Amino acid sequence: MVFCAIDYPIGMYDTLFSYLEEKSGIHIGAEERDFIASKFRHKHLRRRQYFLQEGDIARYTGFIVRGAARMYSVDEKGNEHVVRFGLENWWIGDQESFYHFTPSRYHIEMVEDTDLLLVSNEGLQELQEKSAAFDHFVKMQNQFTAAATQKRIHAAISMTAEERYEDLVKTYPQFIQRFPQNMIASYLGISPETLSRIRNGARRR
Amino acid sequence: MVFCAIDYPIGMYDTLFSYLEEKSGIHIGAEERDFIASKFRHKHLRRRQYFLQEGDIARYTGFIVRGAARMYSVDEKGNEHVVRFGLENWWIGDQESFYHFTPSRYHIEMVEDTDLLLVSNEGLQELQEKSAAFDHFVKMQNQFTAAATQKRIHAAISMTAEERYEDLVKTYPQFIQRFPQNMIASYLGISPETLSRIRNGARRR
DNA sequence: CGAAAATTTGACATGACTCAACTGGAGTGG
DNA sequence: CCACTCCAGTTGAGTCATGTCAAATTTTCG
Repeated sequence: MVFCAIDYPIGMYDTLFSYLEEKSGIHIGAEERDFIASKFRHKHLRRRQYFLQEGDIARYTGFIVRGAARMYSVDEKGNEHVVRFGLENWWIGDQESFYHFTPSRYHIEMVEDTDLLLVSNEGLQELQEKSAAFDHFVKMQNQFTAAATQKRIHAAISMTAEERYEDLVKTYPQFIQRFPQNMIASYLGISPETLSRIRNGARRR
Repeated sequence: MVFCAIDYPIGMYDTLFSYLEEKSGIHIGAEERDFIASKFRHKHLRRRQYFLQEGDIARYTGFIVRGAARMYSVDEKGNEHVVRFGLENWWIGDQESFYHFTPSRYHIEMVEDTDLLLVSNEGLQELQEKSAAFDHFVKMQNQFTAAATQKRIHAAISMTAEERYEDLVKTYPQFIQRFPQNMIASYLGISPETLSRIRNGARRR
């Protein structure tokens, strides 16, 4: 018999808490845990299901407990361009739409069956105001993201397709394992054919 | 007679304050102003002078009161790649080095004579802890930056050189006016020759 | 198993780069 | 004030990387 008012598997939130503690470097007590958990809600999405579609307003930002997702845009010619990937312990969502309540330019689709913890804009604000650990965590997160995107810009403007691929293999080997090759190509900004040739050329050497 | 312990032209800080008020949407009182000002120090740099060089640790982040700067990296072949530009009311600095105390991979050079307001890592932390306006402002700033860099990544991987140039002209016309063409080319990730051809081709149409 | 999607391969087209030569200003020193 | 240099920008020619289109092959998944 269990005194648990919340109808979700405990493991889901444990993933979030250990992640928060690790990233913020601050221990989170039982009470704070309850508070944090109360601001999130659980959502399960299957492969191919969408968390967000172009034109939607991103009401929630999601923490990925298990699974994989991609965020992409579609240009006038109908080509898809992967802007970000998301895996376990990553956040996924269109920040711009989420913070400014504007229609999103992006789609977010699950690439595997995925468990998400969702938090609304108001929820996130409350969390930052009332939980020092959470506030600190969000700041760290933003710094990390800023550094990573800066690096990606640098890669995009200064490296050849092959160099970019090698760099991705080194930096995010998980991506290569979890996402199909055409999505990797799109993420790198090259055609699937070119990526195929790069991989085969590289193998031979 | 004036009770002013600080030996700087008032105008410098006024630029910062009106910027902070506008961005944070919060009014800043006299006392808070003094506190904020006390955490910054003024620095003037001439055209061609450096704010940061590769290998340095970025002890300060700078707010540009007047002037223009570029942040760039140098690859193994000795080619320069402009990662960011900075103009009035922009912040300039290597965030990664600034927050993690790691040697920077970038150079920051003034493109015009420039007035900067510098703040250290500790100074910034104090400001965020003690000034609600400042804290809110930094958060807004990070969101804005994240959205902008995301957009730039998208541009780099999905658009042709010409489209990227047209996009830049629309989004940041100031850049075209204030930075020489070879730096613009570097920012766009194309050769100066290609940019020259794009411009002349476009003019003809 | 069978349909649909992903990947590979080939042939060809093209955008962008490199190298080199030329042009035109901006700055400098005689 | 002119001659000279230096650097940014332009232009041309040739090359290379990458894209496009089409077909063949393999993998995935219902």
